Amino acid sequence: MDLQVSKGISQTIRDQRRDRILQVAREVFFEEGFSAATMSTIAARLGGSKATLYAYFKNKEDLFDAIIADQCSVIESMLMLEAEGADIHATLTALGRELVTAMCSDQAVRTFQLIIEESRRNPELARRFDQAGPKVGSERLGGYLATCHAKGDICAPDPVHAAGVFFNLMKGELHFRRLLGLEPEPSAETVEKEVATAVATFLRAYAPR
Amino acid sequence: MDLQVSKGISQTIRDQRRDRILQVAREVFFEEGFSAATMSTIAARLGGSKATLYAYFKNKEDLFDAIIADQCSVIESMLMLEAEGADIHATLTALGRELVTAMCSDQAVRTFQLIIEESRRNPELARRFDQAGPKVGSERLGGYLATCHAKGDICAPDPVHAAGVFFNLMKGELHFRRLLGLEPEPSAETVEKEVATAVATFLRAYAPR
Amino acid sequence: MDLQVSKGISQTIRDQRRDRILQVAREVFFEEGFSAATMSTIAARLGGSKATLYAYFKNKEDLFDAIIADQCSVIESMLMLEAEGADIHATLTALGRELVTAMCSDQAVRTFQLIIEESRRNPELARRFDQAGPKVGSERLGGYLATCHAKGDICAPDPVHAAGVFFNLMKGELHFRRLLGLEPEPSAETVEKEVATAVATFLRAYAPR
Amino acid sequence: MDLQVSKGISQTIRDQRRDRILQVAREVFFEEGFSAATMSTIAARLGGSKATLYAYFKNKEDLFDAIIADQCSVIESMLMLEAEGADIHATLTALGRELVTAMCSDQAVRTFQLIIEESRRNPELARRFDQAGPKVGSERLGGYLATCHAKGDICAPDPVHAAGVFFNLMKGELHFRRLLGLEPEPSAETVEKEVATAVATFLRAYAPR
DNA sequence: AATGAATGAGCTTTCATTCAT
DNA sequence: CATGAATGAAAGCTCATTCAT
Repeated sequence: MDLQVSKGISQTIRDQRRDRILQVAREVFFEEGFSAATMSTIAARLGGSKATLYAYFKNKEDLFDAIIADQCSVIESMLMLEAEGADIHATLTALGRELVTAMCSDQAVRTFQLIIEESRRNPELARRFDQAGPKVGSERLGGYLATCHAKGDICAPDPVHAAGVFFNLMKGELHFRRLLGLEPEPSAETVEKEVATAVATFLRAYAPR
Repeated sequence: MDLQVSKGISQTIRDQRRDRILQVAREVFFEEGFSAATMSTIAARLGGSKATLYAYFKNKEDLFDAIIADQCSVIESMLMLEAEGADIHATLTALGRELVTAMCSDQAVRTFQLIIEESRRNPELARRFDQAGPKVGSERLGGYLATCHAKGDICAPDPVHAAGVFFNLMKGELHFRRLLGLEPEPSAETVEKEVATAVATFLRAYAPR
Repeated sequence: MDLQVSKGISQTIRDQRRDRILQVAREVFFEEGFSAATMSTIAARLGGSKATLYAYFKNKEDLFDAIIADQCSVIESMLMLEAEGADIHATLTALGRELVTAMCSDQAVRTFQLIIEESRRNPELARRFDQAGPKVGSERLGGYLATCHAKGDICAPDPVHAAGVFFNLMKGELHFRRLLGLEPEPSAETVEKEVATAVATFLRAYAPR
Repeated sequence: MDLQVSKGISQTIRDQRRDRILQVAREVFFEEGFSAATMSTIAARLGGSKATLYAYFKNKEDLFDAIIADQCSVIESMLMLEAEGADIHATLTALGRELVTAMCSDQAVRTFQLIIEESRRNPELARRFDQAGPKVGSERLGGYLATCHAKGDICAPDPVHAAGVFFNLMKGELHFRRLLGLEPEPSAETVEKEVATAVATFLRAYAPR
């Protein structure tokens, strides 16, 4: 137990160095994409030598994978929303706001783009992201929608599916356009407006009969 | 008149060769992505020399752009749907079917992926696609929804926005998952089911009050 | 005789074309240098095809050689000066003016530069130029200086050598600097000044004792 | 102090390698000229890989420039002549001998040829050489000639100009012919003869009146 | 453990040159 | 004859990766 604690808090020097590599490499991969990024660039930015990189990661692919895994956790944590409050409209709006902000953030969008770029070479990447992010999110929101359904606030006999629709409505075309690089990171106001319309649409679609 | 037709049909040798290059290059780019694909591979698959490639396209980037431009036309033509029929439900279902089939086809999905991979280096690609495809589609569908609104079949005071929501509902999470490489091309039945649910949701959301 | 005249005046179509090639190729070689110039550039500027070039000249080297041979004739004709007039000072000044103007002209300098660039690969080029230009010039001027020596205007027991010194004094450092690309084509005034000093120096060096 | 010396003498491995590259590259450039020389040839002759070359020099141009800069220093040091001795005739003869030997050496001539070949693409090369070599030489000799003028040994009111004439007389046509590749490196006797005549001519031209 | 140095393989691009028409 | 098309060969340059220290 002692060991576990010290392991969790203080890192070995090796771990610290590894983290620093991941951090710098993420910057470079985000800026340049997988193919265009080079190990030289990363090493240079790190102030170390390429050989050191290879002491921590078997090859470029592995380094990239580790970064994407990291990013998946980050995005996952962004989506760890608690559905609270008595008012369903307010609750869904709050959720939607978080969701859109997270999914359309530069960080998340860039991660998706990189996964897409590499999905051919390594389909595992996307699968890992899927397991961590959307699936959990859908189930969690599904739970909330189930209680709403039970209370009669909405009519959603298949609450998990409804959760999927909610996600999709929130993202709207904006998310796709973000992926294509057609839009900049949306402002808070833009998010608010999009979410408002999307929540309204959702509630009309799942209004109790 | 005969001449015009024959001009349209029979091409000069140069045009034939150019088309063959585009075809082969598209295959290679689709298989490997822009960065990983090499001019050597394309030339080898073509049975010609690299120098010939460069006689037809200034450089790799240009060749790629030409292919994407081509693909945009193809996708655009897929979306050239005529909204017909008296029954709004049937019409929207037909439209949705075409839409989902087109957007989730391997061809379209791979094109999106490639645009996304290259969007950093060449934002023009995505912009061109946007102008050609979604914009036209939204406006066209918007027109149809406007008449439905006028007839009182639905309540959509902003029909173009409603068209965007329709597009989005049809694509659903499936399209995103396709982009990530998480799903294979959907079967006709899958499409049918997705569309049915989505149309139902849409009509509920935009039901006349 | 008739034949010679018609040969001199009207050329066969082939000869005309050949001349046009030489002319265009000279421009390109002058602008780019031998290595950097390409047969494509020449063909394009000519408005013809590369294959045509090869119908007239066996290869790039041959084409280049033909041009240099041409240029040697041009420079040679520039140096075909007649030494006339009673006053040795005026005569030498006139000769010097012509000489400097010719040798420092862009055309001549560029020719020298090209010969120098190619002298390794083809020492014949320089030899041909030497035979045609300087040798003849020196001998001719030597003749004039011999008469001056005989008249007692100067003391030059070896008039051909004195002619070499004259040439050299005229060119001065300017010519070398021109070859290195350090100076632009000299203005008429600059030439005049240089020649004046050089003639004075020459006459002092070869003054009758 | 010991350390400084050893620092000056023993080089780091990197410096040694760099010097070896410069040495081999110089050979290749001297043999083939800038354009015709290839990085592959240099690497092969070095026994290393092309990538190593590029680890030391950004590109072919840079490598070439470094070599020319080196050569300029060498030539400059050849021209660092001290004008000494009471007898002007002997002093100028000694200077002339050094000057002609240096300027007509294979090394110097080849350097000039290379600078000429590249002067179009990189006029900086020639300018750098000019600053380092001739300018310094002229001023230095000019100083000596000024004292001679003061002493009445010669009449040279503009001693720097006279220095230019001296340089020019020494080089004579020989140097130009060397540049064109028409003459081999002159033997000591040839140099002696040329210098003797040139010094005589110079002293006659600048004899005190 | 960290690094400076090295490299094999391969990439994009170009060019002199040749045929079939 | 003139040309459009094609190409083998090679050039400059880069990169992921490894090793000796």
